[in-house]
Amino acid sequence: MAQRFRGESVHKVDSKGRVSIPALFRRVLEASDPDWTDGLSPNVVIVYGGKSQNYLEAYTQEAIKEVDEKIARLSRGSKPRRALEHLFNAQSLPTQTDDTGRLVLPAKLREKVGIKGDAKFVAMGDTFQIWAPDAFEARNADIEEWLDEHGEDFDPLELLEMAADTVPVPSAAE
Amino acid sequence: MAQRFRGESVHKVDSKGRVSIPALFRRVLEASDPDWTDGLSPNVVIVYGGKSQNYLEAYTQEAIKEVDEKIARLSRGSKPRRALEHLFNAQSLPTQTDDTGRLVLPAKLREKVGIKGDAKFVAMGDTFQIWAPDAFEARNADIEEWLDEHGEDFDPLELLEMAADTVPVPSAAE
DNA sequence: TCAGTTCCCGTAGAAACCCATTGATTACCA
DNA sequence: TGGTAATCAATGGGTTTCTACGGGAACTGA
Repeated sequence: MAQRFRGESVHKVDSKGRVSIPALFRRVLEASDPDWTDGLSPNVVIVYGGKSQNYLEAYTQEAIKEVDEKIARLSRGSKPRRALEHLFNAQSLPTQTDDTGRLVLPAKLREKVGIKGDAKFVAMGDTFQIWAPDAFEARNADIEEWLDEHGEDFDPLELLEMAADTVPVPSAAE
Repeated sequence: MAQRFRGESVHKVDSKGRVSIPALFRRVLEASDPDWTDGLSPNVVIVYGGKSQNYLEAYTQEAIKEVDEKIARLSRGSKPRRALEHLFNAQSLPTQTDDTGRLVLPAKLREKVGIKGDAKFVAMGDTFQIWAPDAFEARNADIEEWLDEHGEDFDPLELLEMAADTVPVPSAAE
């Protein structure tokens, strides 16, 4: 995994559905697109998912390739494979930024996730998410609450240690 | 595999059985047809299959070539080979788009899969499917239901991790 | 002859492209 | 070291191009 997305910010969505991508995110998209060279617009895949998903998830070329390869390893016709193919191949939109670094979100997608005048960009490692600001607040409150349940003096860093205990999957000869 | 199909959309089918192919799909068809050059109409193979198949599956030139080659590796006269030959050679229709990027679906095919006024196009990696919208909804409900069975806050991404654990299939000398 | 094709042409709306403005940040320079 | 220029990010708007779609006329093959 090359560069990672980091940070969050809010941008205006104009009447044509155009939104500026945070400049830092653009750099990552460019670096993660093998076809990209200076002056071009990097490719992005926007996954909008099924009924219950109320945000958009943007994948770099590298990230979506990794997903594709994982899907390809599942046996053809199996339930998990079909579900994932549907989610990532069908319920997604391949696109690229324009020359000023904006994405165009079609009306359909904006309606699906409730984006009106503003869109919230949130980094998620090798992808980033696009939310309607109020929907994000709600989800966020959810997480804070979950953290609170762990008690007063719980340090989130403990979660990191949990991750370290997990048996690492032997990477498939990369 | 060159370019992959991605996305889904619904298009009108007119009285002559003509349907516009999503523009993005056209680009993939063109890129995957070795005979195609600018200005020409790319070739497609529509597999309609047996009784139980209620959708059409469209193959690029590259994709159908791959299928043909796999079939050719099976021993002549064997049951599996005969079945596959029947499915892909007999129950299929080689065709191409017209100059405005439409396919013509003969009345027979439309009746077989129940397509009336609209057709739903769904990307499936190196092929795409054409459904009657209501039939697709039914199939789709099936998948969503299956996902729901995994419990409230199941994240489909966990399925991807299942894929990662799978022993990678040694790719057939590609 | 007559249904099903194929070819040609026409069009509204959407999407892509090009250009312009503002404000913030950084580079430069005497 | 204060001032000015250059740069870039975020945003807005107009214009052209393309897509999706419809209809008529010619064609074709049993």
